[in-house]
Amino acid sequence: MVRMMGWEAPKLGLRKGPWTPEEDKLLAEYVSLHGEGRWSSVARSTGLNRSGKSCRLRWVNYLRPGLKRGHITPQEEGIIIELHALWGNKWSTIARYLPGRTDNDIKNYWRTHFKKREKSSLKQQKRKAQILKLKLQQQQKEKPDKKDETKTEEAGDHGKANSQAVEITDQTSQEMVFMYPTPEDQCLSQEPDFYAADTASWIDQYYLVDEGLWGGWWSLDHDDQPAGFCNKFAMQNQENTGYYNYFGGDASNGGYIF
DNA sequence: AACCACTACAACCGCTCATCA
DNA sequence: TTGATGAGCGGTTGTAGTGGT
Repeated sequence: MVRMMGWEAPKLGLRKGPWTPEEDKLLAEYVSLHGEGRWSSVARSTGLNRSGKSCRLRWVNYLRPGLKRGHITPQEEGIIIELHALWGNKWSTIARYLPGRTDNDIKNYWRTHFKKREKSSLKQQKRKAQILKLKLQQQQKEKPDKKDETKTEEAGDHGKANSQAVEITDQTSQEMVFMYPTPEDQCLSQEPDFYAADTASWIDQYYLVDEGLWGGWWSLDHDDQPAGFCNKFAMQNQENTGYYNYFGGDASNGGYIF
């Protein structure tokens, strides 16, 4: 006997809640005979006491042949991250590039894995900003001898740059909300560069480069990255993918690279 | 062993869009 | 042109399973 798991009472006699193996069998038989579509007639034809909507969902998310079960692989995760950056919550669009995965799978995965990071990364950004601010202050203190030499300069560009750096850092710490680990995080933590290495293979595999994939990558709120970081990252990808030329340019612009 | 927090997954709901009479 | 209907999509909710304390 199947528990009803707290689903609300069925309206108009239609069954709700978990599907039984018998129902699955009826639905699968119907689809094999008539093909996908005309979901509203499934109930009439098969005697299933389910709405057409429910039948479609069950087929698409569970019964359809070729569906993958089990955990999302790191490669698939890379695709999800990149495509979400491009298209946002267009789960069905993203799912088209992940054979065997449904929009529901991806939606669930994103929700459980990245929504929580959104919260924690905000804290992380504030912490980083704090550290950077302290470092800058320390650097300023450690240059008292140069202070006299550059007194006039300090009033000019250099001094401005330093104070601006602190100011921008404060601002971005409050405004930036990353939904997943940024490439900057990867660089700072010295962890293996998953993004640079793994994404290369799946780009080749799915031929998405022409869709501006790397443009999407660089549009991930990274326009505040230091030029050095961008160069490093672009060069890594040149080695791994050979697509450096595709970026078409100067990584030192600190942001969008097309 | 019991409790709690978290993740994975299944399924529903409301809304929008496309099609057709 | 418009209204009805079906299909699809994104958001949300609820339960089972699992691991940590």
